[in-house]
Amino acid sequence: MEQHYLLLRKHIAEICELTDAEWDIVSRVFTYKSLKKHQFLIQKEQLVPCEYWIIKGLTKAYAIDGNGKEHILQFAMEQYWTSDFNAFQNKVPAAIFIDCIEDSEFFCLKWEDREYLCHEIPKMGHFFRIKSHHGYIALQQRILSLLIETAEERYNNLVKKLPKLIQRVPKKLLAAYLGVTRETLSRF
Amino acid sequence: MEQHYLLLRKHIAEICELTDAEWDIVSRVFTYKSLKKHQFLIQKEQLVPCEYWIIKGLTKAYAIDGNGKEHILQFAMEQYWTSDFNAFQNKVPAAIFIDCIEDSEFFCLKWEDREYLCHEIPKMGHFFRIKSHHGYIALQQRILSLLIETAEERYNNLVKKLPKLIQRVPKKLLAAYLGVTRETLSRF
DNA sequence: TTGTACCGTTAATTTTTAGCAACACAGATA
DNA sequence: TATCTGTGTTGCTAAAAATTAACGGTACAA
Repeated sequence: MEQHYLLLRKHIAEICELTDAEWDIVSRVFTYKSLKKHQFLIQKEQLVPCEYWIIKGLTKAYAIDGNGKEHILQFAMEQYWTSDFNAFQNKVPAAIFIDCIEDSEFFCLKWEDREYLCHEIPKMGHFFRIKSHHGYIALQQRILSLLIETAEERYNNLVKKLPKLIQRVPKKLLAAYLGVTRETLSRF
Repeated sequence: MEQHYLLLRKHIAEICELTDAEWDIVSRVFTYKSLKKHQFLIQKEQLVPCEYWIIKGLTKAYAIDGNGKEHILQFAMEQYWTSDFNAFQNKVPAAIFIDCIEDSEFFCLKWEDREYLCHEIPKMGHFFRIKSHHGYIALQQRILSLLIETAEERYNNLVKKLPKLIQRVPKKLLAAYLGVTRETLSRF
C-alpha cells in the first residue's frame, strides 16, 4: 500500500511538488477501494460521491443508447482519473456507467475533501485545475478525431498512441469507443 | 465599456462573488479587442497569448482537414470563453483557427495574468476550475452525442438547446459542426 | 446595371457503414 | 467429457451519408 501512495505522490509531483507536511494532509483524505472485473464503479442514476485515481486495473466509462448499445467515452488505466465528473461536481445522479474491464484498485476522493484540499493547499487547487485542463484538451482532440478522421484512421491512430491499451481491451470495446460496430472494425 | 465590465463581473459572480477590492484587481488585467467579421482571433501554428471572453459577437473554432474541409469544434457567443486552450496553456503553436462569424468584441486574459489572479485571489482559482469543469462536461456531452445520435437527432437537439445560435449561424457551418455535409443537413 | 461568389436546396450516383446471419475458436462450466 | 458463452471474422443486404452536379436566390462589388 505504501508503494501505491508513493505513486500517487509522484503523479501529483508531475504538476506540483508537495512538502511532506502538505502530502500528509493530502494522503490522509484518500480512501482505498478494490473491485473485480465486471463490477461497477459508477452506476447510472446513482449519486457519485468520489472521483477515482486508478492504482491498478482498467475501466470503461460508457452510456447505453435506446437500442441497448454501449458507447464508450473513456478507457482509464493505471494513473488515470475517472468518474462521472458532472454528477460528481453537481451532486446529480450519474448519466453514465463505469465498470471494470480488469480487477482494479482505486484511491477515492470525496467532493468535500477535494474542496478542502484546494482550500488548504493552493497547490492542489493548481493541480486539479491543470488536470481538468488536460482532460478538456484530450476530449477536444477526441472530438476533432471523430469529426475529421474515418473510423479506420481513428483506429490506426489509437494503435499508434496507446498500443498497450489495445492489447488489454477486447476489440468489440474498441469499436464501441471508435464509434463503429465490431464487424466494421474487423474489416480494417 | 463600463457596461461590458459589469457584465463580466456578473458572469464571474454566477460562480463566485468578488468584493470590490478583488474586482478591482481582476478587472485591471483584462484588455479589450475588437474584430470584424472574417478576421482571425487565433491562427493555426501561431502562439496563443490569451483566452477570450466574448463581449459581443460570434466566433467559430475549427480545424481544416487534409481535403481542405472545415470541422467546427465550438461556436462561441456573448458571455462564452474561447481560445485554443491547449496552445494557451502549454505555450505551443495553435492547432486550430478561431475567426469571427460576426463583428465581435473581446476581453483578453493573458496566461500570466490568469496565474496571477488564481494566486492572488483563490476565488478566481475556484472560478477557473469550475469553468474548466463545465467545459469538460460540455465536450463529454458532445462526444456522447457524436457516438450515439444520428446527425438528424444532433441537429434537432441543437435547435432545441440553442435556438438563437441556429438563427445566427449559416447552415453550412452548422453542418460542419454536426459532422455532416451541408447537402445532408439540408435533407433533415 | 451586370457579373461574381456564395448559399441553400434537390436529384442521381457511389461509397461507407450498419445490420443480420453464419461460423470458427477459446475459455469457462457442468 | 460435452456444452455453453463470449469473441472475432466473413459474406450478404439494407440503410445512411458523401460526392457530384445542377439550379434558383441573394449579397456584394465592379
